[in-house]
Amino acid sequence: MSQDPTTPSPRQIELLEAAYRYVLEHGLADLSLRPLAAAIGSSPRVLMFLFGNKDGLVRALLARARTDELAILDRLGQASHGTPIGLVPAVEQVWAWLAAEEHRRLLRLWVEAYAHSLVEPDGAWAGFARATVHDWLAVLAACQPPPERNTEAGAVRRTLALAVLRGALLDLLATGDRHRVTAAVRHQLALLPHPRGFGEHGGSRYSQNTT
Amino acid sequence: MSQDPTTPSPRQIELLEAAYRYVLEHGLADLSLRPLAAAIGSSPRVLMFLFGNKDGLVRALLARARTDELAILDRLGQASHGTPIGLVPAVEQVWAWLAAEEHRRLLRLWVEAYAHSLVEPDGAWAGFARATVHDWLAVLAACQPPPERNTEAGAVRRTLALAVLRGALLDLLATGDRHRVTAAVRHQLALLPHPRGFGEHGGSRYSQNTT
DNA sequence: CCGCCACTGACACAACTGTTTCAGTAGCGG
DNA sequence: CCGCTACTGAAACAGTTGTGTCAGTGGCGG
Repeated sequence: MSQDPTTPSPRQIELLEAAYRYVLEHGLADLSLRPLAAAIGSSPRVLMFLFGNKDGLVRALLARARTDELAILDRLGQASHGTPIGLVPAVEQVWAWLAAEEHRRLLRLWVEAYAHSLVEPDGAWAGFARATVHDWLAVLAACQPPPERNTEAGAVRRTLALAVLRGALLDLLATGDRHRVTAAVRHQLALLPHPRGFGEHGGSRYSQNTT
Repeated sequence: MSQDPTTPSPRQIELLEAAYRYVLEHGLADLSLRPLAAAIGSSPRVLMFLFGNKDGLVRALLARARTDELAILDRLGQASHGTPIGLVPAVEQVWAWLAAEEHRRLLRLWVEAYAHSLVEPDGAWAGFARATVHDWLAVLAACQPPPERNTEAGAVRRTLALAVLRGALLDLLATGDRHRVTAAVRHQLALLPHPRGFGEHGGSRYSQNTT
């Protein structure tokens, strides 16, 4: 019966990994058990057995995608275990991750899940959008130095930083124009530290060079 | 046979309007003909007759949604028939429109279509995301004064403006926290005009008052 | 009244959906 | 060898999907 709370069986994580690869290519929205099972060399019967039902599968897949997302969040978190690295370097690093070619499909999947969760606030997608906003805001907050972190202005600034990152991501996923979008993010990085000298680190070296 | 290029029949636009209202509530992703037809007092047979097939219906619905979207774009365009209003006032006006409660469902639909078009670049959704990015960038460009409009820096600045608007929209749709997100957009508005005195209009009155 | 036209209802079709039932098979501790 | 657990294949279930077929409406110009 494949209990959720217990340790997943080796076969379960093996099939989940295969299904995850499949979903990265084909999307989650019109996922169907039979084509999926055929593609990963399994059967609908087995998927039902291991994940309970389709909802369980989708939930597991979303959790799996979240694992990849948490990788960079953890990296930022580790970096800020000493003194926080500041909002601007955090945005810079996150954008480098978002703009990387090899994360394109994952992020496309992320956008799909986000949109779906906005339309259908129940079921496996419940609260995905809200949760992910909260997660990222928390991480950005952890990157801010304490005096700024706790002010309302600090909350506004990390909200803005998140908005820039996600808006730029939307643009990049649609147009693929990495040059223009990255330049826009860099432009923002040059803008951000200025107003009232909140203790960001350096903030001068965000020139126009490509890549 | 319901020809596309010809003038749509009155019955067609009447049913399209009803279907549009239905879709604003239920989303486009898992739209099904029978429930839709039942809800708007019609039948799948009639929808097939008027729109050819489901793809035609979806295409018509996306075009209908685009009409609503073009409303604000036209308003900005009209305003810039004389001298362009500048990027900052444009962003301000667009955000007021995006943040309005009565546009929430339309924008949710927009995000859904955007995401779907990223995953499935064929069929009725083809190029929706790319087209919408291009449209908005063009409108923002029309709001910039000519000297800035044609520079590469100008292109970067409107890309950034669009990113902020869309990122903020994503946040707003997920959390509904209009106060925080609007403050973030306002913060950006205060930031934007500064670097190099490109001919924006006024740029001082973007305080913290709520609404 | 006739014939055309836009439009519609009822129904069937094949394909596909998630899910279930029944019957296994392989491995392994006792 | 027995029984247990983990896993699997084949088939069927009832429901929904988009679409096609056939036979109509009602109105309106000639």
